[in-house]
Amino acid sequence: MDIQLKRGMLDACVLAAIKNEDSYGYKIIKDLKPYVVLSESTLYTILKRLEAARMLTVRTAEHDGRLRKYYHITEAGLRRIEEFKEEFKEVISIYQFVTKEDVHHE
Amino acid sequence: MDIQLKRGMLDACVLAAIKNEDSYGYKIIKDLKPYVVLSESTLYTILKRLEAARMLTVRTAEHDGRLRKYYHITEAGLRRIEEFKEEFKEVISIYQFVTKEDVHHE
DNA sequence: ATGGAATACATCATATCACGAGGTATTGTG
DNA sequence: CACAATACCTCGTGATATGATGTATTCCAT
Repeated sequence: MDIQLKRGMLDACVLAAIKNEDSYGYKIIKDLKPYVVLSESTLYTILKRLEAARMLTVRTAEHDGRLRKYYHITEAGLRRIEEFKEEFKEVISIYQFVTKEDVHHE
Repeated sequence: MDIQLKRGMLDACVLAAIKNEDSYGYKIIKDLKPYVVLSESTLYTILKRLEAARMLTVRTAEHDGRLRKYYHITEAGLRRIEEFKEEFKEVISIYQFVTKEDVHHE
């Protein structure tokens, strides 16, 4: 998938991935894979960004002797998802413009 | 509208704007305004890019003593639009993932 | 007739961001 | 014992949308 087209959807994807249940980096990537492939470097960049924007909080926990950083969505994060849904209406309208069939002029 | 969300749609928008009829910069911006607002600097960047990718050709013509650069879509440009339509299916599937309601676990 | 809006083009510097390359460390498996 | 998988991280790069800025002409209201 075109990188540019992904942009603007990735933040919402990551937030959606932790919406129902706290999750951690490696799991988020696997959960998103069927819908959108993103590399680790991309994910960690996004997680940092979302944390800075206070759309999620982080908690470190041990699991089988390995550290995991669990991400939890905040109110702002949930609002971001709603915002995305609103904006997507515009995306649809743009799509309709692009796919609109020729009006034949004579 | 979020800048990031626009990305990846703009090229297709501009191509769609000249698909039915050759057009020029100023007119493209006005035609797209109801769907997506883009500045002149953005448009000219895109037009340059699309020209370099041979998705459109340029012809300069005089109109009321003023020069206009008319852009004409090529086969590659039309193909790009079709490609966009295909990719949009993935966009929809991502949207559905994001808006998917909670599956309540117990 | 004069000034400002509209038309029409263009360049440049900047900020955002996805990603590959590379790194560390542990656990599970053939 | 080596290699995949798990799990985290940083840095440099390239793509790109945009504001600021510039040039020049035409149209229109005062």
